[in-house]
Amino acid sequence: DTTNPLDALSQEGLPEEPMQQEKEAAGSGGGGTWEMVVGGGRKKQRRRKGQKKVVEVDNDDELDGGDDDDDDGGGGYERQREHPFIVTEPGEVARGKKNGLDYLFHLYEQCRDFLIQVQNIAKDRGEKCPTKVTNQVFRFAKKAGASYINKPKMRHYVHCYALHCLDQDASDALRRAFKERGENVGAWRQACYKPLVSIAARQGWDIDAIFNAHPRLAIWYVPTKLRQLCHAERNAATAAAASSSVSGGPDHMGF
Amino acid sequence: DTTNPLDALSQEGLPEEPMQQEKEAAGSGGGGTWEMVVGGGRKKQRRRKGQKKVVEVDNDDELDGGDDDDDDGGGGYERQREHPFIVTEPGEVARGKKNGLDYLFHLYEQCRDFLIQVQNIAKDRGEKCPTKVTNQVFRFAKKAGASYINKPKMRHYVHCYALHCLDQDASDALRRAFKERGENVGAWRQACYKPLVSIAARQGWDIDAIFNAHPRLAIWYVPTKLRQLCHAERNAATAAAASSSVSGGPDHMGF
DNA sequence: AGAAGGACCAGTGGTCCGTA
DNA sequence: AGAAGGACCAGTGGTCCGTA
Repeated sequence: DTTNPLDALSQEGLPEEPMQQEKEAAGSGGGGTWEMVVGGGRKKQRRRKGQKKVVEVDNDDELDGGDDDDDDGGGGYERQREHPFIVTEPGEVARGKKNGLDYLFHLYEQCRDFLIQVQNIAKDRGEKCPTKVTNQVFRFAKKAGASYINKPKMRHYVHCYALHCLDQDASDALRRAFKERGENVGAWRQACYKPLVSIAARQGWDIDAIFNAHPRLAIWYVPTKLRQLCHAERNAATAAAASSSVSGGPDHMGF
Repeated sequence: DTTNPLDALSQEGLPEEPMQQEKEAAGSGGGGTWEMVVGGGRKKQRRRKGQKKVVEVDNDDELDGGDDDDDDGGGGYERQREHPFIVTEPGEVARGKKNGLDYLFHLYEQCRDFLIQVQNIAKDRGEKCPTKVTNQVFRFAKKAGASYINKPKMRHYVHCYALHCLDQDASDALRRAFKERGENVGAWRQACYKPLVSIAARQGWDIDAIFNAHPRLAIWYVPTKLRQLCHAERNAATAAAASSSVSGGPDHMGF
């Protein structure tokens, strides 16, 4: 609520020291970055240095190549937020200060890797072994250097990843359509619910069973909203069937 | 810490009003009591009235038959603790102010019934559906009138129930042996660990898999101590195998 | 405005320890 | 003493809302 630039400046540059005196050893050290995966070789592990907001200058859409974006300048404080997602087609790398949807889905695969590591450690120690991506896994990921992974983000897009897993063709088509129309990520995210509900409809409405049947999806909690949508739609479908049976349908339900 | 009888008396008779303004309807209403199950027809649903501790008179081992034990006198306050367990043989009903082990195991079956009810309600509402006996299930049991079911007790004896499920013959033999020897419940409970560890040894040490493979056991969390014992014993067995392999065993492990 | 994520909160698993 | 269980506590799932 302070609007004085000097006051704003005075709040900059607080280094966010991660506590290293933790019990668990770091493990893999963060693994390959997205650029290593897709072969671009830039970006990621971002924690750009303290470009004060009051002197923010780069809002240009620099088209790759330069490293003016993510160099650390040697100081290395003031961890930056991840670039926001934009709707990209399959295979498309986001340009400018954006991340694409292949990268988003890759984060889910990374979480799976971290879960597997946590599971192996737990088995080794004879401790109880998580079957889902839990707080413990997010903590492990952070300690392993994957500071760009966090729970609210991963939970936010779980159903988008679910569609990608369960019907890649439909997921790809949706991405192309929403990119074409210039929709933002929020709109695309909302649109991912409907095809999932349709899949559930075809499989007896049991969204938990659908998640659990897919090895990469089974480790994610079913999002509350998706569960609610499936439930509401099932009730609507049941009511429709019942009312149609009153007017002579073959599937009579009692009244 | 007050030793004045009048002070003690002044703390008696506080009726423990259960909150009825809850969301969930009560359901089955507590179901058959143990006596109904075994045909005795007395006891249970105990909440004997306010026999002040300062005027406690009955420590006789009244041998059933009388109803001087559990009559309510009309007032019906001061919920009493459950009678302690004693080691009984299979089929034996405990006499006096005691409960037997068949009754103990029956409580686990009751919890399973309550879980199934909670699951059915959850499925009906499209809410997430517990696979284990959770706090929610204990709360439901209490609301359904099964006030004698509580989490610390059920967790305390889980591994005893596990042995009963996984090797009834061994469980029965252990009960007979400990009854014969006049051991108390705590000793019997401790003794239940060892045969379970042996079962785990025969099945690759995966106590979670053993629980999960048994339909009535799968709904219970593996007790921490049992998990630890299996782990320790596995390491001991592995170390023994390794050291024996040094002296020429066929199962060489590297050093 | 759209979006990322620190941080909060109600209810969990786990069991200790004051009680009888 | 042996045992039952109220009640506490650290860490969870879930997501809001102050932030950029």
